[in-house]
Amino acid sequence: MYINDNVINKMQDTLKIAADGTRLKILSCLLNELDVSDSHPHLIEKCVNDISLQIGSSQSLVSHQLKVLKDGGFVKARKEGTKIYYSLKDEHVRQIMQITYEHVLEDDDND
Amino acid sequence: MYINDNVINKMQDTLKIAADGTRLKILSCLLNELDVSDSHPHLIEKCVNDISLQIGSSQSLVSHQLKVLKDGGFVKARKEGTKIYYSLKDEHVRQIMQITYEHVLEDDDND
DNA sequence: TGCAAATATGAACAACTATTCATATAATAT
DNA sequence: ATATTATATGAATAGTTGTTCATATTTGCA
Repeated sequence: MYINDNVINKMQDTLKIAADGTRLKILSCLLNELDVSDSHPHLIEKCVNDISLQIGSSQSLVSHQLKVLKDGGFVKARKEGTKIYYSLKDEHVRQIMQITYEHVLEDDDND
Repeated sequence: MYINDNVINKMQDTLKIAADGTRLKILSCLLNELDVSDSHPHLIEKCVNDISLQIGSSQSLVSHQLKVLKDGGFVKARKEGTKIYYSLKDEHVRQIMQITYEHVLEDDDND
């Protein structure tokens, strides 16, 4: 892992995208209902309105944040009629959330 | 991975701490010089001034950010005379950086 | 063409935060 | 005691960003 300033900046940008409650809810919403014991988990696709309802945030906010997630390479979109289905883009997103999740659980023990 | 609002907030806090260039430099500075092929990597300890010099940021800034990292459970401190040696606290920090690193490298291929 | 549903967008504001500067504290040695 | 080294702290500021509100765009359908 050789880290120069350019890499630091990109890592910062990537982590900034993940470091937001609304975006984390969107991501967890898109990775829920996955069978973690399945070694080839199938893709969860949800449209903007579904996500909005499930996480309890406004349509506008969800749309704004989905754009951030999409520009950052966290999710991808598929158009079908008037709806646009979003899903997680790659495995790294899952991994970042998984490890962060484990980290906060471990901290609970020390509180 | 059951994620409620309380967990989301803690994940947000954790990721926010990582999502900063100066703090990433400090962390990478503390995990450099590790032999990645070593299954039991030894601890790297560095004092504030060393870190300040190595990453090219002021002593004050490094001290401020080390406090953030310490409060967030990313690093720990050991006092020895007038110097205070900082080191990475747990393996999750390494993992978050490793996966984020891989994520930004993968994105380079798509640019 | 007109209407409804789904999503995106732009402006505006409030809240947060990274950095700098000056200063304070703590430990050590002379 | 005084000086020096190492680190921490507090205030102030400038830049960033999450959210809301209003509105625009796009698609499908009667």
